[in-house]
Amino acid sequence: MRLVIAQCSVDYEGRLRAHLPRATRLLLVKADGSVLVHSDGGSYKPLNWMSPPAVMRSVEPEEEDRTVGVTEVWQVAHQKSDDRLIVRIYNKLHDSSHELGIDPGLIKDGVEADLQRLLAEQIETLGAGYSLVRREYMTAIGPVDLLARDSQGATVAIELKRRGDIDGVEQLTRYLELMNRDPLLAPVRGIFAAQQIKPQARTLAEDRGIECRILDYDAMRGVDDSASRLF
Amino acid sequence: MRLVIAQCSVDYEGRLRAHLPRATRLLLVKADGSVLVHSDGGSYKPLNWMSPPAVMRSVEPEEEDRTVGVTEVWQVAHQKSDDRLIVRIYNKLHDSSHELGIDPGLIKDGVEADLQRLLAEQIETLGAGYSLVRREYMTAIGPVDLLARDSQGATVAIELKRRGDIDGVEQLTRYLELMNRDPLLAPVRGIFAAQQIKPQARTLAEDRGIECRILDYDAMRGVDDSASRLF
DNA sequence: GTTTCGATCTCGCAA
DNA sequence: TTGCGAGGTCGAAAC
Repeated sequence: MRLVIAQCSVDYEGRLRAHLPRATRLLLVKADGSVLVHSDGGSYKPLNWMSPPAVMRSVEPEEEDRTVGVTEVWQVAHQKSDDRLIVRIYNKLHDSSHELGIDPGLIKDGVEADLQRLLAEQIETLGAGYSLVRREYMTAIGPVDLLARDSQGATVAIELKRRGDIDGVEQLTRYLELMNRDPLLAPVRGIFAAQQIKPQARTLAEDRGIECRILDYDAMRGVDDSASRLF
Repeated sequence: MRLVIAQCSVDYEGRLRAHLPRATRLLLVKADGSVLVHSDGGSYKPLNWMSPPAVMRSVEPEEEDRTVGVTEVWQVAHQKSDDRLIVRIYNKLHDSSHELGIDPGLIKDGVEADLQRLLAEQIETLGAGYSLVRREYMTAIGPVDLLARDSQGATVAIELKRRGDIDGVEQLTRYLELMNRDPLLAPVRGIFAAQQIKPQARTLAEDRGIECRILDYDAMRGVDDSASRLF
């Protein structure tokens, strides 16, 4: 990994075109040839970048650039597409290289899969007498997150999201349409369950007779005793 | 901006929990208190991070950590939520700080908004006699990108994407369904226009009687004389 | 402020 | 390889 702090201007041409005027920034060159251009603010997204795999060539500036103070030009090219990034360097304030080795990677907890596991174990949160049929119930067009029966024995398809928006309602609608054609399952009701549901999604869901439910992940995790065993 | 290369382990707790085992990484601390943890590969997304605004405190390791070689602990806390990031540092290979100043920011060209503006100005690309009714035509479920009339005076709803996939077709279908219930507009045809259309999206669109059109952004930009004024 | 939607999205998984 | 869905999405524009 190479770290350079320098005054530079940057141009990207590929899926779009983008330009960064001259300013002091961090240039980060990774072992796979990818390049990140960071300013001293904003979030984790660089101002400009080149994805791996890429190759970086440092070349002499052309006459026109040299006369305005450019000392070095980086031509960064993507290996598979014709995306390219041109970095014009005026003056370098820092330049160092470091050996890092490969990374063991990140371990996560609390994503949709965890919500699904918890709700499957605590299916009665949806209503007294509910029982789980199975998780990831397979249909011709994809898996329904949870399939359950209510206290009357009627089939209920549950679509789970961390954040419920209109796409999730469409997805559940397709499943319900398909499942209601199956005489062994019909009639099937739908429940759209999420930690948060957007107003437009709620409107669309309720217009289609789909029940909306807000889930409290912390409360559900509190009930689950395996949470304390994670780390 | 502070750059540290160090052996470290990292724990995040907030909207989820995540853990990084001990390894050598780049730790980047920005002026706004945000912290990025990068390995020497992958794309621009850090392995772990804290978004601004945040505050970073360096503290002495506790007894338990010190005995396993931890020399320093960074406690990074978000200012508005209770997200926190704990970095345990074993040994530092590099540590430097740099003044960067504020960044003038990125100038972009070629995103969906540009496509929309160009197609609105060149609506006859879609067919002789087409005229624009308006951009961002509002409906109860959201705005239609472009509303036009064809040479016969019939209403045409246009959905614009840079890359056309199945979601865009679903979106246009919803608009068409709604607009065709409005006697002042009906009948409304649909056009799905994009720089690139995925085969599955094309099949679905044509199955629903929606016309597919590939847009040549470079050609459209060539017609537009404002393109030369961008940089 | 909040909400909505595009993104050079990135990332992971499964068919 | 490609497609699909999630994301600690990020970011900007509209309301």
